Amino acid sequence: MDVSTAIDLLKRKGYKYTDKRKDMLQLFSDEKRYLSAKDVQDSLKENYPGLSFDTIYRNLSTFSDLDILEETELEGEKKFRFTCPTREHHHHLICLKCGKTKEINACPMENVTSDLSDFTVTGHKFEIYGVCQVCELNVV
Amino acid sequence: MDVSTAIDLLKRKGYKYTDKRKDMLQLFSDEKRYLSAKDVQDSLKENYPGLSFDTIYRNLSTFSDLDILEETELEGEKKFRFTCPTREHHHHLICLKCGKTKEINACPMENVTSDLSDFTVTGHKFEIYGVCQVCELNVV
DNA sequence: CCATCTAATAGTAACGGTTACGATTTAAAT
DNA sequence: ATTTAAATCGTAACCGTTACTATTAGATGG
Repeated sequence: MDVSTAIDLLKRKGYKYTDKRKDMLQLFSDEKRYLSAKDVQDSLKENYPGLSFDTIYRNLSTFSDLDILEETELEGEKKFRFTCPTREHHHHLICLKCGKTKEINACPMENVTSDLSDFTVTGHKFEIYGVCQVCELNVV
Repeated sequence: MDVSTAIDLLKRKGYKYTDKRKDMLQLFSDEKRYLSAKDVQDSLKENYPGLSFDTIYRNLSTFSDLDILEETELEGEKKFRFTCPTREHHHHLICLKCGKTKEINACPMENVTSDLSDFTVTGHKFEIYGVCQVCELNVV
């Protein structure tokens, strides 16, 4: 997934091209880490001082629906990142300070031997949390 | 962990005995599943019509700090359950409708072969989500 | 048993992240 | 250029959670 692919996909699905959408996508493409709605607002406020949360959340939600972004929830806040190049199912090691991620090879579902048959399984979540080296040094 | 052990622990830590605390603990002991603050309010509102969220959240947080309750966050909402009898580290299969859980044997961290050394790992989360048989039948 | 001290609580306001709404603007099709 | 529907802004509403003040109520020690 890259910015122009994402824009093509949007167009194909009937969404319009706007500079704000392009710049949001470019931001995620550049950062390659989990960002919050607030992060997006902060990053784009120079070019779009009045950018509203309605716009941000609506676009984030659209992008996520189209699998342009991956979504998770950390510490009560929604976070989004550009969909990883690895097309296959994968999990993440996540820096809780900056949202930087590292892909984890294994999926734990493969090793589950417990009987799950009395539930209809709809999904799972496996995330490892930590602090990356850069954030470790930048003690606040 | 049971109600009287929990109450002893509270006393030992300098917390006072109140009927509200006992009844909250009894609720979790009876239900053995993930409950939200709202669930607690609903369950106790007959006996304590004016039970305030301040009280509920403060007690939930205290119980969680003392490992009387296990805590997680599902769909943007904090959920608590009585600490499982299994003292060891474990994970859960969780019904997203009623909070019922089933313990999962394996911890995925044991099978991670990726190099994690460029992060200081502080924690991880592995949860399997689904719908239990009872909720599957009680279609709303 | 009472006085005292401190924790616990109710009622309610504040808070932070998210969603929703009406009016307006704008992309893009004709 | 005109038209139409999507996108956006500004803002209010919403929801779960936290915080504040005044009041109530366990616990302790005389």
